[in-house]
Amino acid sequence: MATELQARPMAREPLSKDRVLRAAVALADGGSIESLSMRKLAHELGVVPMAIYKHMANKDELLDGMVDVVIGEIDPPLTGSDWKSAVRHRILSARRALLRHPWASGVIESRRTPTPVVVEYMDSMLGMFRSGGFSVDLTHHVMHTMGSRVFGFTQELFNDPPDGDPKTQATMVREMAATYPHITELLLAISHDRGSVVGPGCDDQFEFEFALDLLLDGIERLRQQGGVQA
Amino acid sequence: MATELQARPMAREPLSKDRVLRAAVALADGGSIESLSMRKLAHELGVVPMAIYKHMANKDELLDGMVDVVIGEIDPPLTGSDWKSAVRHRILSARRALLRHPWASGVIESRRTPTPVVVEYMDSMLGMFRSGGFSVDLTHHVMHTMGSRVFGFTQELFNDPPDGDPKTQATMVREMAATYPHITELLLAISHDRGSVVGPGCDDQFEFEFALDLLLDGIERLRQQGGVQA
DNA sequence: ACCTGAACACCGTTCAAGT
DNA sequence: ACCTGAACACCGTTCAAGT
Repeated sequence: MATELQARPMAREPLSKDRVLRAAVALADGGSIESLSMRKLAHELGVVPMAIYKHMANKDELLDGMVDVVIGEIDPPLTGSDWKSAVRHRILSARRALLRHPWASGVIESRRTPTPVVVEYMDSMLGMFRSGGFSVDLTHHVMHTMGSRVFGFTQELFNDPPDGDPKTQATMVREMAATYPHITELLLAISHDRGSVVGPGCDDQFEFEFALDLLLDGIERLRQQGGVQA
Repeated sequence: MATELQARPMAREPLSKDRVLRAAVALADGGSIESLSMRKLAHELGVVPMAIYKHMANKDELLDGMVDVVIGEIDPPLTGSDWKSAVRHRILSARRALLRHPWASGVIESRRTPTPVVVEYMDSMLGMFRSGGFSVDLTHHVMHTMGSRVFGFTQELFNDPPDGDPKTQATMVREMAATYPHITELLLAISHDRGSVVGPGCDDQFEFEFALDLLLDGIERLRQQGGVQA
């Protein structure tokens, strides 16, 4: 009987780097990044914490691998179109990947040195500008200007979920108007567009594309002028 | 004797919210944000960890307070100048504050709901656009476009400190050129400007202002056109 | 040789016991 | 009533003991 019970180690698929990564991504997708600990991940995989360290040197390597998974979901560059729409499509594809994995932007930010996968992504992004006729110098500045947008995100400074019933919200608005007149004015304008007292916040996709296009237009103008100094 | 020893509680200045905050900022300035723990902070102040909780509800409140200290160091808005230079000066002042406290950008990012001090800062920034002739709508989009730049920082995606002697660097460059042609090209161009094989990285201040001015120019253009739809 | 439980050195925070 | 040491519920990771 004891033999019977122990004779089924086939039941648990052997651990592998890939299986660890998939479980980690799923765990982070399901909760937040704070819910991802080596111990919980091990538990999820049905192994002892130390078993993970057979496939990952440490937690940093795990996080790097998770970033690589997300970067791997970004569409390859379009070919046969102008630089602007090619870059635009790629960045919006990156954004879709990031939205599927809300924890990813924070983890990307936190990495100190990029993985080869990330470096490859940036190299190909640089290549899109270069083959669009940008000088090396301008390409450099332009990448700095895009910042984290090349990965499909910008620092959303504060995501305040407004709650409470309409009545208390109305008095809150009145109080706020005295202290923060411009913010109140803006909040009311947004809400009016949506027909609610205090709306569900901004249309992030619209704002992302608004800023992206403003940048792309400005960048195209620089390209036509032939560089920075003009 | 024992009375003597215990009779000098005056020696240690009584704890206060302000003193806790100053110690926390100093501790974070000295090391990294990771070196800031409630326990270490208590040790630094010469008190038992729990003593801090008399003045701070928890660590989040501590971090909020630290952000407020940094925001408090930003110059008030210029008066009597056009919107563009007023905004530009304010943002560059914010940047100087952030550079004095390298941990601050990360902490600002991590906050879920802004403190009154932060909201006040954003309100006054909105006010600068409004009195510059921007519509409420355009002000809204423009703030999204600026993103974390209104606080004087952008996500520096990777700060790679290149090290090693020139010889190994030279072979590294050769290997890299095969895999990452565009990055290598760019690195060499930067290094050439500085007269080193692999330079000490980018001129962050230049890049920040380059992007800032590109944005401000694009934004001014929108303002002249009278809004988004034009 | 391999695997893993216990241990180490930390966290933020609660809570009850002592003064 | 006030203060605080011990304890709780976690971490990531090391290490030695057991098979």
